[in-house]
Amino acid sequence: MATLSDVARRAGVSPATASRVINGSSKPVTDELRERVLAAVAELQYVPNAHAQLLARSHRSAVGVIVHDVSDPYFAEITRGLQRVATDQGRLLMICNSYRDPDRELEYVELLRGHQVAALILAGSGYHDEAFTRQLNEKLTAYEATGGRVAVIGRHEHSGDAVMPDNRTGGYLAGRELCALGHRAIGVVAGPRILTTTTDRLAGLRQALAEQGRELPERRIRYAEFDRDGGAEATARLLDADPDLTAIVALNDSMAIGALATLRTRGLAVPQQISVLGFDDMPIARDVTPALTTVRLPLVDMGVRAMSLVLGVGAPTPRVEVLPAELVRRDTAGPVPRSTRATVGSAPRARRGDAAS
Amino acid sequence: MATLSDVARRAGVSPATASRVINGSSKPVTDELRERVLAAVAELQYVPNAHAQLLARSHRSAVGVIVHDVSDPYFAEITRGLQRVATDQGRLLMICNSYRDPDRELEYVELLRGHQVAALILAGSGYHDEAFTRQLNEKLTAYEATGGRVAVIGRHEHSGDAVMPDNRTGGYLAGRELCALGHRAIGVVAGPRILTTTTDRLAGLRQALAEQGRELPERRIRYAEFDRDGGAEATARLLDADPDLTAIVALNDSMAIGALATLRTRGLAVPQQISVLGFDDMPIARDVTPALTTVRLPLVDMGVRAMSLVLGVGAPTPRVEVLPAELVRRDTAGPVPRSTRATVGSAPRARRGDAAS
DNA sequence: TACCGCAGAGAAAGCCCTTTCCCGCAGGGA
DNA sequence: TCCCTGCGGGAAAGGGCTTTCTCTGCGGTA
Repeated sequence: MATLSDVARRAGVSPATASRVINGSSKPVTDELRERVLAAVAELQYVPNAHAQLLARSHRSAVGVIVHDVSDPYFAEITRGLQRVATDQGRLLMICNSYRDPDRELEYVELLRGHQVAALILAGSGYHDEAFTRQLNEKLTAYEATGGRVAVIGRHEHSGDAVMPDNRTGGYLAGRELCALGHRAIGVVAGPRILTTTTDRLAGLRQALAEQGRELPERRIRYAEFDRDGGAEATARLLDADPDLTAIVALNDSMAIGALATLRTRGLAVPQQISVLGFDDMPIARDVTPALTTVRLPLVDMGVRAMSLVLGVGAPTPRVEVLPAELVRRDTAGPVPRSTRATVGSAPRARRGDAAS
Repeated sequence: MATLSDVARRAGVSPATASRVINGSSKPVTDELRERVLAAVAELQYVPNAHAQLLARSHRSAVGVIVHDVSDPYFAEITRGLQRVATDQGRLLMICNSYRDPDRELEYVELLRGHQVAALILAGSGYHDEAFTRQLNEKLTAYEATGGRVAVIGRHEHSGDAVMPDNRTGGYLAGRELCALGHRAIGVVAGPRILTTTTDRLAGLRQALAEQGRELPERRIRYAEFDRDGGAEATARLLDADPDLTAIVALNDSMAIGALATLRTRGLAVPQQISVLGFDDMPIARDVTPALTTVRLPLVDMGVRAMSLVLGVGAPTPRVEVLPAELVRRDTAGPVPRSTRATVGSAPRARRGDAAS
């Protein structure tokens, strides 16, 4: 691999001059030498060793990002926002997938620190796990102590800059919509209960029901992986236990799509027999049939904000930006079916199989 | 930021010893010193500078990957395969999105070379662009000359290791299926014509039609972006020009989903009035309604193979692995509608609007 | 003519680590 | 007693680059 001194030797100049030409330094170099250096670079196909450069330079430029999985549309959208700002500022992004494994998350913080990133963005749900949270905070604090900037997306027990989707209000909107449509037997297909995202969305849902003097019993909730298959499976379990459900809230769109698949398999018409609500409004939501009624989160914008926070000037007080959730009405949520409405308040009548409620 | 010598000083040992302890060197260190070093590391929250390590060590470990867009399901699946093997081997992946921009692709080759990756994987379609291809090959050759390994996924005019999805046969299978179902008025929603993926799939399609003594005129093809919106738009244009189409082949699943959206908007029933075929079999294909009939490519496996090639021992002759395509019959392709079948061979009768054919 | 200042180039000091080489010492064999 | 061996540790040489500092030679001023 050709090095800078190879280039310098070939051009008949010192490494210092070669470096200046290659990096467009402000120090003037005569045109003749410049030409010679450039020629040598081309001939040798020279590419500077990025690690040596990073070592020699003082300022760090790359930004580290930890997401659960970039190929999950939720994070893909956020990442798009992050990228947009980063590219504008000429920053390189290092993106790591934690696959929702706390240990891996911790490791990646170290790794990125080791790679001398200028800033760190945690773009995943927080965990209800004190030991983990403490460890994470220790590492982040240590990192910040050395001048690193940190921002989190979502609720973490971290006391720095943060952008927070309003999950709770989102859950509330979903609940209110379903109540307005007359649903009473509402099942929830939830993500892992250890995630703050799950619990926040649930809390909002509960609040909406509470306003109607009702509650959401645990038996109407099934926790599963936050993906399509998790949603399909949780929906099946929910239906097995409680065939009289008239609505299902999935705590993200991937799960909602899984739910739709299960309902299709079981021959339940959406929304005529049963309504489905998603969450996030990922791009595919409008393309499933029927198109998914869901709660929109400004995902791209969340990424934009987080990156801006971290690359902007540091504020003395940590900044927390809450981004609003919004209900998007499409075709999967409808009024409660007539047959069921008639039985509201009386003993539930099983539509098929045994009622387990 | 704490450095190794900080640790060494605090532990009262030399940097050499500290390094040995931290890296688990084979050289023995007494337990006492080991303890002291470890304690110092913990107290200082020391993390080795990855760039310094890479500079000091001789062997390069990371692998560079250039894809069009990780968040596109096609590449997400391939990446999953790449990751699997890389993780097994303890390799770090650097993934770059070129967004189908040849210049960016070239830049990323340089960038990754600068980052001293041990190998490079190009996981996107090739381009029909001689100037670009030449430049790319120059860069790759230069890289290989310095000991780097290269593998491409898809057809590139690069003479090294490659894994090739059998796009042509895939196109052929799609065409044959449609012919078997009696379709004659077949429209194609194609990706950018500059991509080899597009032309290969088209070629297969043409071959299938040719076997029936028919051909695929250019006016039945619309080229657009290889994504959902491209598919939607191309389908609209196709339908405007030729309302009598009984089948549409989309050259990837994202476009097929866009096509489905347009057809839904126009009130055309799939597959009763018009059939749709996709390509790739990305995960979402089974979740749209009706479920997408498509040509499956072993995407994950393609990633696995490519990474194995590049991390395995170098073979004297470049290895090319062709991975087979396979038709997956679901619900979007059906027999030609009766009304249309009756008019085959005679002057086409417009079903709605003006026939432009 | 003597001196100053400055432009343009090079020498060399890091940046932080790994690893080879070397040294001192203790134990064992002759 | 002397020498050799082997072990645990440190000194120091890179690895490839940037950047400060230093030097040379030239044109311009007093």
